Amino acid sequence: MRTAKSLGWQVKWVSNITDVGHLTQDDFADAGGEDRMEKALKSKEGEQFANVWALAEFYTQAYLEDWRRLNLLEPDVRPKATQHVREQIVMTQELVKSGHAYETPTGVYFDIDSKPDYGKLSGNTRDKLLEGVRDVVLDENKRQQSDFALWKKDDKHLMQWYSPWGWGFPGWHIECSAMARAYLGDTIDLHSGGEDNAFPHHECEIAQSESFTGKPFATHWFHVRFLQVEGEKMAKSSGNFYTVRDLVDQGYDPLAIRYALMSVPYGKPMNFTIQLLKDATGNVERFRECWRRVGAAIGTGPNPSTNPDLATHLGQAYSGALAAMCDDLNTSVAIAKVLEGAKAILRDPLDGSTARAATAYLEKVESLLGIAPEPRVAGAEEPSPDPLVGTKRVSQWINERALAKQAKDFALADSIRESLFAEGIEIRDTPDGTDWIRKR
RNA sequence: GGCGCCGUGCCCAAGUGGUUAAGGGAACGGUCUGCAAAACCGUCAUUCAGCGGUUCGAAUCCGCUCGGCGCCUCCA
Repeated sequence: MRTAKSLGWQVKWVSNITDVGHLTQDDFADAGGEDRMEKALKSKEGEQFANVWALAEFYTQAYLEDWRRLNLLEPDVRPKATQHVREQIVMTQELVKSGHAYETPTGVYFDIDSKPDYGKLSGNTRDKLLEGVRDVVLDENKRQQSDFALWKKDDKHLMQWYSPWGWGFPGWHIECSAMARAYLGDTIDLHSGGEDNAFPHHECEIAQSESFTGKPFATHWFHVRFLQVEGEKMAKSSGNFYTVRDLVDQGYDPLAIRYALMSVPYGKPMNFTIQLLKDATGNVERFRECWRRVGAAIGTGPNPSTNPDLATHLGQAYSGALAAMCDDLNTSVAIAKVLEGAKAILRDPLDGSTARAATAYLEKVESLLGIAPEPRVAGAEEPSPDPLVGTKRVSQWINERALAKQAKDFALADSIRESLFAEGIEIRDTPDGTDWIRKR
C-alpha cells in the first residue's frame, strides 16, 4: 500500500474484520464443530465478557491498537462481516438460482463441480482434492465432500440471522466475497492474505465471486509466509508465540518489531528471533538520529564542510529503494538502499540547505517503508525541554558532571551519567559541549 | 497421500546465467573522548549444503543425495 501510494497511485484499500464466529472444523469440506467465539466465551478468559459481541469488540480493539503501534497505514474501509450479512444472503440466493449452490437439510453448499477451474490458485485440482480428503466429517446430504458451506442452518447459534433458509449463520468464505464486491466491485487488483488462506479460503472466494459475477475475482495475489519463532513453528498449542503487546511491554521498540518483520521479504519463510529484533533496534535508532541532526541544523547558515552532493545521493538511495519495492516488494533491498541514505546524512555535518534535503528524504522514506517517522509527529505532547530527574533538572546534572570532570572526579561524573541513563537520558559529549537525548 | 518453500560469511539476508557475491548485526582495528555513548572509517565468503550434468561461462538452469520447513486440523 505504501509502495502504491509512493508511486502516486490512487488506491482503495479494504481490510475486513471477521467478527462472526468461525467453527472449529470449518475446513473446505464441511463447516462443523464448535463455534470458536462461543468456545472462547466459555473459557476462563471469556468470563469477563457479557456476550459474543462484546468479546468480538474487545479483540477488534486490541487488534487495532497493535496495528497502530506497528505504524501500519490505516485502510480506507474496515468493514465487519456482521454488517454485511444481507449481502452474503443475497449472494448465496443468487448462487442457488444459477445452479452453483444447493440446499440440504443442514445448510446451503457450493457445488464445486459447477466451477471447473476450482483450485486454480493453489494448484489443487478437484481430483487431487478427492484423493487428499482425510478424516473429515462425512455429510451424506452433500453432493460431494469438497463442497463448502455458504449458509449453515442453526437456530441455537449465538450469532444468528434470518434467511430464506430459516435461522442460521453464513459460511466462512462468503463474507469476503460479499464485502470485496460491496467495496471494490466485481474485480479487484490485489488480494492478499496469509499463506494458510490460499487454500481453502481464497480458492472458495474465487469460486463464489466468479460464479456470481462471471468476471475474474482478483488479478493479483500475494500470500505472506508464516513466521517461525526461535526456529520453531509458532502455534498457540505450543505456546511459543510473541504478541506485539508482549514485546512492547518487555521494552522493545514497536518500530524495531516492524523493521525486523520487514527485513525478510514477505514470500520467504521467516524465523523471528529476539536477536533479529535487537539487530533491528540500532537501525531504527539510526533514523531517529538522522531526525535529530536535521532538527538541529534546519535553518542554520551555510557550512563549508557539509556535503554539497547530499541531495543527489539521497535521491539515488530513494530511487533504489522504490525500485526494490516495485520488484515484488523486495523489502530487504529497499531497507539496504534507504540505509545508504541515512549513512550519508550522518557522515558529514548538515547546514540549512542539506538539512532541508535530508528532511525531504526522511519523509519519503517514512512514506515508503514506515520505519522513519518524524519523532515530533509521533508523540502528541511536546516533552519537557529540561525535565526534572530526581532532585535536579537535566541541565543541572550536566553542569554538575562538567564540574566533576574539571576536578578530574571521573567516578562522580560517570555515576551522574549512569543514573541519568537509568532514567532514559543518554549523555552525549560533543566538541561544542554536552547534549542529551531521551532514549525511548 | 496431494500442493509448495528453503539451504549464501559467526548470525540475519540480497542476488536466480556473465565486470570486485548488496545491506544489516556481531567481532576486531581506528578517528573522537578522561573513559564512554553516538557517529564515521577500515577489516571480515576465490565462495554460495554435497555430488553429477548443461553451458564459452552457474550461487543462479537440470538431475540426484543430504538437511530444514509450510499448507491441506487449531493457529496469524
